[in-house]
Amino acid sequence: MLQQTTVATVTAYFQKFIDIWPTLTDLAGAEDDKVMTAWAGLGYYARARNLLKCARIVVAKHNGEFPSTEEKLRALPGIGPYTAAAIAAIAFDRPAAPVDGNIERVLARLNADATPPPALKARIKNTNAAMVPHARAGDFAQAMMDLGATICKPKRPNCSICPWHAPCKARAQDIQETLPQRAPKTPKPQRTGTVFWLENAHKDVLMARRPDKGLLGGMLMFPSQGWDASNDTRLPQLLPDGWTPLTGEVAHVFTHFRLNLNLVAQTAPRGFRKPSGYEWVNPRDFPDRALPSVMRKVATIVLEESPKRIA
DNA sequence: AAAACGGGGCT
DNA sequence: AGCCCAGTTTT
Repeated sequence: MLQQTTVATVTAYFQKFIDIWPTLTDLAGAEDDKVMTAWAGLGYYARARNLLKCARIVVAKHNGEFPSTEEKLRALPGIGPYTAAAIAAIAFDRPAAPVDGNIERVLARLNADATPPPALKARIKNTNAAMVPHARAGDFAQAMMDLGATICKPKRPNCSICPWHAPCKARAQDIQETLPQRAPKTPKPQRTGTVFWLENAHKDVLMARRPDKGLLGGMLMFPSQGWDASNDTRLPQLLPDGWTPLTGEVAHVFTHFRLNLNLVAQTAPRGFRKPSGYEWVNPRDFPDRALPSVMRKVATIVLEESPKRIA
């Protein structure tokens, strides 16, 4: 959960997961959709699918116990170099050297290492490995992560209270804020699309399940067109007429593009039958379904604009 | 090596 | 309006 996501954002999700699935076996036995629903809003949905796959593999092939070596951990879905080293060090007290964003920043500054990414990661890994103590490697890793999170911050690091004030080469040259070097940011293209809000007589709304792979994989969406070429739905072709535009729009920012969505709505005409691959979902159930944030934004706008639609 | 992959908290 | 987050997988 914490991969590329702040503790502040994760905490509530972590608690919810632990409440619903207290043990690894519980999680391994969960339905896919229940896990996606619990993950909804956290983003990077491949993590949720990988977490579930991982739990099932550990239960089925490792007797329900996580392996303790980096190599075997690394082989599990969703566990990359960082997580494998972090589990080995923190859970099994192995002398592993995880490198997250915090540790990369702390050590790049400590050594005034101006290597640009992605080569920096490998250099820091070596630097870190040479520093890892034989005992309590997990505490060492967590101490460095906390140092990075609370003192050696990306902006305005609080060098005056830093325990590594004296040996820090970046501070000595007053270049700490320039390190680590960052990849040049690429501009985000703007995409535009249309969302089709179709209600039936029960005020249920037509939704579709996205394929497991790719953007918002495994999540529910309203039929839409124009912004996600590989996953355009068939609804607008099936029902080309009768759509009423709404005044509200939805703006959303993804990792690699910005999205503006226009909204249109209608009540399903007499004789309309739900095509295969779609399902009717009542808005009162939205909180308990796997809607990603962008689709929750859509629902909020439509329901606010048309109060009568609320069941 | 580079791109894909979300969303929110904080400045 | 950016920056960045306890990165991994796919291309």
